[in-house]
Amino acid sequence: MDKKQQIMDVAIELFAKRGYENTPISAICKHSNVSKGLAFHHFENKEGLLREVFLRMAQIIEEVGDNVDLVNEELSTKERFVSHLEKIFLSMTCAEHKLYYQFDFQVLCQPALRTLLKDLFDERYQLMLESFQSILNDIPSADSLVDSHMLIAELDGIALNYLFAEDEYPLTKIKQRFIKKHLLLLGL
Amino acid sequence: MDKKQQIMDVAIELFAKRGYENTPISAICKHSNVSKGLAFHHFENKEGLLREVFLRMAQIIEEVGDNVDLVNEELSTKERFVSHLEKIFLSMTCAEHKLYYQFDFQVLCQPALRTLLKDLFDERYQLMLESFQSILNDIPSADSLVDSHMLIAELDGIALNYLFAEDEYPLTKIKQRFIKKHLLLLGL
DNA sequence: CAACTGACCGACCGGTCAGTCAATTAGTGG
DNA sequence: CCACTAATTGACTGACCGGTCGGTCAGTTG
Repeated sequence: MDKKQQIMDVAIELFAKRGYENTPISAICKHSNVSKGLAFHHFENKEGLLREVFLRMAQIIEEVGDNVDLVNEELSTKERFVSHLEKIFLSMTCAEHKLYYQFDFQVLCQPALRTLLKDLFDERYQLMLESFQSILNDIPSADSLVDSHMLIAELDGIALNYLFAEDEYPLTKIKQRFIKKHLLLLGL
Repeated sequence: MDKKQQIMDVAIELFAKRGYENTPISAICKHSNVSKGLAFHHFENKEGLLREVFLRMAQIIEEVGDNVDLVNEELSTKERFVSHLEKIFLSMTCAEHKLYYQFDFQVLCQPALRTLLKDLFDERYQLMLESFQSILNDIPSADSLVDSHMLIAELDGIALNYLFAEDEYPLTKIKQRFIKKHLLLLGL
């Protein structure tokens, strides 16, 4: 029964559901059956908890991607591109991660929090950019840098709209049109 | 010197810069040289202020669009489509509105605030959807509903990345590739 | 002028929240 | 069984914040 882990698990959930500012430490403690003193024993302060929680969350999400990456040997550029996109769409639909992504956007859009975690965001964006560029570099008709920025932004937007739509969202159909559209643009 | 207006102007700015939860009424009062009593005289409570501020903001932003709409008579479908997209990209780059858009995303991604303003968001989304559909309906190769959802989402994502990127973002280049891509998809 | 209105003020209150700390308990090696 | 450390508790503090309230005053209206 690792209390620290317990605290973080509850924190992720409550931060995502209620928002960081609206989640008092006391609520996290209550839900994880832990005293407030212990929470501050394990984490320097609320911001420290946020940082650790955010790191853990990013780590959990990335595990999905890692499993798929193994297949990506010996494929054509087109196949690699499509599989990369499919992978991203897949990770969106993973129900248990929905909360995590919602929290991610929440932090992204809140100036105070964003600043706090800027380094982590920048690092992730850079990784994302490079992974797209490494594929698009093989395609002459692509503007590898601009198109990578564009792809990231568009996928962000689709995720955002999907995640926060309470009624069902035509994600699968959008995915198909989205991929088709990009293959056309790239002349594949 | 309309104090109520003054309060709202300051509120928009501070909400956008610091976030709603991190902006005490007292700070708004200080910046607009007004007593706390007056703020609560004009607005029922903090949520009431948020709602009015949000409405006003949406109204300011929409004014940009209205000016452009007049030109849209007698154009081909393709031209109407392109001009609609150009209009949206244009409104993004309007520097004075950057704060407003940032605040918009902030509210969108914060469950508590989002719920509070859900009706306003829904209404705006519906309008956006219809305006895209009305164009795409004229294009046989389009899946007017799905493509409209997709366009909105993608534009959201581009705006999001553009607005929160502190270094300069290749928005113009993205716009060009974006439009080109969609014309290809639609066979225009 | 007297009665009335409503914008406006700022002290104040109830409550909440992050963070502290002295005290208790559990665990561990000798 | 003891001594020492790490984990854990929850009462407590002080700052802050949303919201209230009694009251002032400039400007009507009759």
